[in-house]
Amino acid sequence: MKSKGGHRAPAKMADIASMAGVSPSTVSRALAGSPLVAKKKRDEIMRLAREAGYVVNSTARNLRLKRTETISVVIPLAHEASQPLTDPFFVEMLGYLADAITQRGYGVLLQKIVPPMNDWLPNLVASGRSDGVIVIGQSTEHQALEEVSSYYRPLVVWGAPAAGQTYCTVGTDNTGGATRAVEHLIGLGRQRIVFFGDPSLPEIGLRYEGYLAALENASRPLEAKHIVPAHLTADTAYAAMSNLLASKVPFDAVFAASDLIALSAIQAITAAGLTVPGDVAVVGFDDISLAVHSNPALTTVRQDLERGARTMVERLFERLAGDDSPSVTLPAELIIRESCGAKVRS
Amino acid sequence: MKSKGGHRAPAKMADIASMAGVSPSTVSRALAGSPLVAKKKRDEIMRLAREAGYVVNSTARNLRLKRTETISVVIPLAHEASQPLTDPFFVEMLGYLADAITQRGYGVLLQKIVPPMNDWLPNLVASGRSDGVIVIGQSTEHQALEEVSSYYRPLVVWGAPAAGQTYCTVGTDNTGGATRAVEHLIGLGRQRIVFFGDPSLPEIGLRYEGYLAALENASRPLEAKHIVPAHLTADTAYAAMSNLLASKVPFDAVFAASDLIALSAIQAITAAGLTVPGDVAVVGFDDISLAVHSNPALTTVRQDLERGARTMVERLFERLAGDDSPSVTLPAELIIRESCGAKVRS
DNA sequence: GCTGAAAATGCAATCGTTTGCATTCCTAGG
DNA sequence: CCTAGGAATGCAAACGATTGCATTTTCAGC
Repeated sequence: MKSKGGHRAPAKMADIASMAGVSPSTVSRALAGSPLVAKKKRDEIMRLAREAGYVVNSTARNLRLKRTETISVVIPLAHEASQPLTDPFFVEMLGYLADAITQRGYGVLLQKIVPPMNDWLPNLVASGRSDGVIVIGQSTEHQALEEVSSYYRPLVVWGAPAAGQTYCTVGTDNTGGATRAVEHLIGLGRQRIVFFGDPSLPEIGLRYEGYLAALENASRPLEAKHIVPAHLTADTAYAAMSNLLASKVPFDAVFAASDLIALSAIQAITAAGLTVPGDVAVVGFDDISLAVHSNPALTTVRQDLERGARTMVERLFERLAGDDSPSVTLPAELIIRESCGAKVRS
Repeated sequence: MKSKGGHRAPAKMADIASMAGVSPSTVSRALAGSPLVAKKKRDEIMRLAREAGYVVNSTARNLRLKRTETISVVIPLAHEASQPLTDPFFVEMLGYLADAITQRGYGVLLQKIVPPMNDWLPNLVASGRSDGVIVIGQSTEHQALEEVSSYYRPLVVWGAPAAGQTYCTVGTDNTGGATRAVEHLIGLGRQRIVFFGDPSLPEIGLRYEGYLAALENASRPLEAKHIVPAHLTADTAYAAMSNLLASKVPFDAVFAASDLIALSAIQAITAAGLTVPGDVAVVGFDDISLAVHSNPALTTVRQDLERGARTMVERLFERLAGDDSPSVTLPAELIIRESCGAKVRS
């Protein structure tokens, strides 16, 4: 059915101006609450505008003012095989970011970046669609971030600070959190602890370092460490864990680089006829909301996403105001639940 | 630390024009691939633009073309007491919507609406920040939707179609899904089935009708039905279920209006010393990704959010193109897991 | 009633594109 | 060599707001 052509054109400022018998300049000033226009006339104009349902056209306003009152939130999905935005970590972070940004009266422009990721960041910046950019996770894009940050300040990235990096990151104490998690497993008497994740990603790399540190502190033989380069999707993690199990490499604990792959690991382990935490203890990272509901409930390293999101937005607005705020690392907290079990009897 | 004033101003079209020794008009046409400008010059201009990292300023472009290539996705949170966007249903839907919209080359402008919700929709529409609006859930906003839809066509709402409604909805067969869920409980021998939710919201109202229909089909005495007006947050649902348990009203099954409150109900029931599904069977609605991981895994009525999101976006673009597409109802599917148990021995 | 300064208003330029129309540049045909 | 015609290009006017500056209005003080 074709539309009957409803689409009434929205009023423009000039319309209100002629209704009020003044110039557009005066309407503009009145709506901005400028004391330049007499209070009486100002109120009159505001009333007229409200009654006419007039709202300033923000495209025109943005063009004139050279700002958009919009922040781009970017989710780079280099490693996700599938398109959909399903990773609960992203999605929870997005929610908190939306809150923090909305609170400041800004809009949130959501950007999902999938391979091939060519020039997405410079293009996004140059397009002028937003006043600032928040990137959730470095993914494989460290180089791109580095280049753009050399000339574009209002850019804040969730992730890990790397040596000599110029862009601003906000992130959790990955190394410390990982160390505590692995030390906990060691304290429980676990002997052979697998690191499950791909350390080539910046954040995961730090978690891996924390893992190594814990093993060394405990004078554990280094041969007891294992890396499984598994990208962060549920499917690939399941497959990788199944392979590991099939390979008969002995292990009695898994430190997974994210909750998502920890849960997949648990499924794979259970499917192989082993029990968690009986045969294999599992610890994750993130504390996504699903973690507490899983079966068994997941022991994990908690990242405070709400605080992280708030911090990123604070940093971004500081940078919009001209400050060159530095990177931040937030504390991580070990949350002990069921999936790592109690102390193993020796 | 104050910025050292990096902020290089992005190139504008006139810059490229003078570099190429032509007028801005020609650059504009060249970048648009217009055959009006000779292929050779066109390629030259494109090369120049690429090398200079030039990207068309979309604010200016949007103003001139009177469109934004952006879709607003609105999440009305009338019932959420807390600010954060935590409800997994919204968040999953948002992910799928973002995919479908991005695929068409449009941007996603995220809007969270919290009380007091005055004139948010007409204002959003009049602000011209987006070419169309998708609202996730009617919440309490039926009236506002109805009013705006009389003059603004590109509006699609997730939810339930109401009698005489003029705006376009996409939603699940709430009544049918609910009927099947309750019939399943009845078939399992459950005697007193509580409806857990607030039927005054449009979608929940339809689920309640389905619940009634199932009871009547089974010639169940109507006294066996119970409504608990619980809004859709985890906390209030927990409290409401605890109250119900404390009141000693006898029941052996709960049909919850959403998975979120179903999970809260399970927690409350368990906390009261009863078992699920032993003492009380629980069925939810939505099939959020958490449902399969909960303990016990939740039996629920599945809404196909991916398909729903795709359909909403299709409808919206039809409307942008001038078609006046009607509302759609998608099928619901009963997913049987553990929380409703096996047949009760009589 | 006049003067002058303060208060209120309007003019017009500007933000960076796109595009209808006018103009210029070719080139082929005579 | 001239001209008609098409191809290529540029001019200038939008799009809808904001704001520096000039101008008008107002009104106190004499």
